[in-house]
Amino acid sequence: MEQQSIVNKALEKIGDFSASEFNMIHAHAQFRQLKKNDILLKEGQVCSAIYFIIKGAFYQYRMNDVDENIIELHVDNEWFLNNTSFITQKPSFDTIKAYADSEILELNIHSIHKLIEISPVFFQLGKLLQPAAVRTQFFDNTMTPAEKYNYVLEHRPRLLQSFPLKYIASYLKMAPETLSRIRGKH
Amino acid sequence: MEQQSIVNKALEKIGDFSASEFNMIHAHAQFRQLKKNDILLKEGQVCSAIYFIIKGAFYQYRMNDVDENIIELHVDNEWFLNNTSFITQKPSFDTIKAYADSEILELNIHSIHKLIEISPVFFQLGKLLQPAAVRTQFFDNTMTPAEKYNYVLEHRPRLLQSFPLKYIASYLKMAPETLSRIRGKH
DNA sequence: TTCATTTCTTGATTTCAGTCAAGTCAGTGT
DNA sequence: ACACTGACTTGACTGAAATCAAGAAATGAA
Repeated sequence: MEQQSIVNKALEKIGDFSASEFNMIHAHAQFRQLKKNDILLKEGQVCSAIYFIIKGAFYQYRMNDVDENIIELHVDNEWFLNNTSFITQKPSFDTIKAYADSEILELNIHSIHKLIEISPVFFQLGKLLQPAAVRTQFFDNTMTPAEKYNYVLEHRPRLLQSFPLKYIASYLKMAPETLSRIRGKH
Repeated sequence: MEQQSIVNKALEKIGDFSASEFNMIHAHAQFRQLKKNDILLKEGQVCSAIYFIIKGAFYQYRMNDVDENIIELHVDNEWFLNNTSFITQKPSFDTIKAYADSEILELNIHSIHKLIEISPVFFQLGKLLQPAAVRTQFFDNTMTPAEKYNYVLEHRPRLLQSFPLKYIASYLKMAPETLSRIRGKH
C-alpha cells in the first residue's frame, strides 16, 4: 500500500523494525481525514496519541487573552503530538488544528504500550518525542530574531512555504514586522 | 531505612506502586555521594540515568564562548535528568554539576527498561520526565522578566533560597541587574 | 471587472531590558 | 585592622525589537 510505505520510510529513520514489526504498527494505527480548521485536540483534552501527517498541515496554538499564540507547526511526512500533554497525560494547554485538508495516521498511547509489551523493540517509538525535545533547546531566549529565522530556514525550510508569515512570526515569538524585515535582507 | 522512605514519598507522587514494587526500584537504584563542584554528567556524554536528590543541589549549564549559561536548577527531594539527552540517548549539550555536597540516587535507563519488562506498572517512571516538559512551556519568550520571576516564586520558591541571584538570573535568561530590580519591587 | 479583505512591507517612534559603571556590603585571609 | 574578593544594588545610557501607522500587494468574492 502507498500510505504504508510512506509511513515505513519515516519509521525507518527512528528505529530498526522488521517487516512483521511494521505490520504490527500499522495494525494498531488509525487512518483519519480532517478538513481545514478541524480540531484534532482541544485545549483541556489529554493528548493520548501520536500522529503522522500523510498529507496536509497542522498547527498548535495557545489562547492568550485575545489572540492565538502559535506553539508548533507541522507539515506532511512528520510525526507530531502535544509533547507535554502526552508525556504527563494531563490536559493540554494547546489546541491542535488542521491548517489544510489533511490525512493522518494515529497511534494511541494504549497501542504503543501494547506494542512495547509485545517487544522492547517498540521502545524506539519513544524517539518520536525527540524533535520536540531538541527544538526546545533553541527557542529559549538566547537566540536573536535573525538567528531564529536562520535556524528555521536551515532545519525546517518547508514551514516557510507552508504557512503565512504571521504564523511563523508567532511561532518564533517575534512581531510579523520584524520577520518581514529579516526576510527582506535575504 | 531513612533514605528509602524519602524516595518512596517522592515516588508516590508520580505513580501507584506496591511495597514490592518500591523494593524493586530500590534494588536497581545506586546511592552516590558527590562533593561541591563534582561533575555528574559532562557535555558530550549521554545522560543514561535519572537522579533523585536526597541532599544537596545541582545545576545544568551550557558553555557559550566564555560563560556558563544555566539551563536547569535542582534542589533536594527532586528528580532530575538531562531531558534532551536522555530521551534521544545522544550526547548532552549541557554539563551537570553539584552546587553543594550532595547525596543522590541513580536509576539508569537499563534498569528502567528491565523494570518495565517485569511490569508495565513501571511505565509510570516515565512521568519523571514531566517537570522538564512542563517547564519548557513557560520559558519561551512570551514571558516578561517580571512574569518569569513570579512564576519561579510561585512554583519553585526553594530555588530562590538555594542559589545565588546570578545563577537564577542566568536560568531565567535575564541580566542579574534586571532580576535585582524586579526583586527590589517585592 | 470592481470592491473588499487579508497579507505583507516600510517608516517613525517608543519602550524595556541589556550594558556599562560605580558603589555598598558581607565574608575571608593576612 | 586591613585589604581583597565576590554578591548584590543602583543609576545612566544604549540599542534592538515592539508598537503604531500608513500604504502596497495579493487574494477572494460578487
